This record gives sequence, C-alpha cells and structure tokens, in this order.
Amino acid sequence: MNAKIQTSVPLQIYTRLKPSDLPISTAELAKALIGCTLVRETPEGVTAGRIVEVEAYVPGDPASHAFRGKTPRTAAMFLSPYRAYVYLSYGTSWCMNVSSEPEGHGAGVLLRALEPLEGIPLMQIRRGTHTLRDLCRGPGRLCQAMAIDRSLNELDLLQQNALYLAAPVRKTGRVRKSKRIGISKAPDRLLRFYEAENSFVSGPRSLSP
DNA sequence: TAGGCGATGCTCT
DNA sequence: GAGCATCGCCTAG
Repeated sequence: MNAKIQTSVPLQIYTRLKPSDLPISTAELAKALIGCTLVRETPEGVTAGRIVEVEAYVPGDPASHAFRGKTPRTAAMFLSPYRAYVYLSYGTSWCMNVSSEPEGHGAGVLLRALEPLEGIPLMQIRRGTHTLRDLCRGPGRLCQAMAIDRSLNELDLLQQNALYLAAPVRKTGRVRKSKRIGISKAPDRLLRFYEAENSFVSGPRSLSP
C-alpha cells in the first residue's frame, strides 16, 4: 500500500461557512448542508468530506432526542444554531447533529453520510477498512472516520478549527427527500435529504417516496 | 447489492 | 429494566 503522508493542515483551502450562509430552520438547514464540506483537523492529519445525506429533527418532532425536553445528553440541541451535538448510539457508535434553531428550541440535523474528499488513508486506518464506499456511509461510520466523539460536543461548527463546516467544493447534484431511517416515531415524515445518484448515501434507496 | 439478524452498552423512565 | 437516530456479518439473488 502506498499511503500518502498525512499533514496537519488541509491540502485544499476550504472556505468556512458564515452564519449568513445558512438558514435558521431545521428542514431548510438540512437541505442547505447537502454538498457542503465537513472538515476535521487533528494532530494525525486533516480529513474532509462532502455531506451527501442528512436527516432533520425539527422542534416538536417525537422522533427527536429533544422531544422530551432538555437533558444533560441533549443540551447541545438547545444551544444556538450550528453547534455539534454528539451522542453515543446503541452504546457502540457516535453520531453527530448540527443544532438548527434559535437557542432554547431543541432541534438538529443528523449527518448520515459523507463522500470522502481528503485524508482518505487516515480514514481507512480509523475505520479498519479500505473500502472507500464504507468509510463514511452511515452516521456511526462517519464519526469513526472523522474521529468525532463526545469531546467535540457543543463545539461551534463555524468558529473552531478542530471541526468546521465549509462551502461546497463542487456543484451539488439534485437533492431528494425521503422517510427517515431506523426510527419508530413519526416514521412517515419526509425529513431525510440526500444527493441523488451519489453512491456514498447510506440506507435503502427504496425509501424514496 | 440488498435484506435479515444479533451484539452492543448508554440513556432515560 | 426497556428502548434504541447502528454496525458488521452472513446469505440469497
């Protein structure tokens, strides 16, 4: 294997998103995030990927962790917009949301899949696989590949260097919506958004309405 | 490639 | 103690 040398600075210049680039509305933010770049900088190197699949968990949504009110775990969902909400799912996998409503409202956008852009050898080491398609396909895999864990909970995704959102690196394809994956409450709401015909999208494609 | 299934351990009631 | 916004492995087509 001819692994590339990792650097601690991005190989590509990413244009950070500003608050004025993004809507403050959960479903609108979910759509807007498709095609944007998520960048992670660690001492081991930089990893980055295009966001290709998300799910919106809107205020008053029974499927949302915030539905029952603020708890120590879900506090990040109640912060100002564009903060990271990182939680452990099924005791095995970290999952990451972006807070999406004004402070105190409790909502978020779950990142479900990325298309790897940079730091692929590092992602392969973290994931223990060389299969490109499986590096960031699924919310738990995405967090493992990007080294996202609870230490990044409540991080401001527009202000910090460790993890931040950046502008798309290329034109975003058609965005489609469908039912959300793996939930038992409000399963019929069309709040999953993904880039059509992108092979890095997770879940069954038959969920499309 | 798609679908089924069991392991997993944290969170909340 | 029950539920769960998942994953990896296995099998079938």
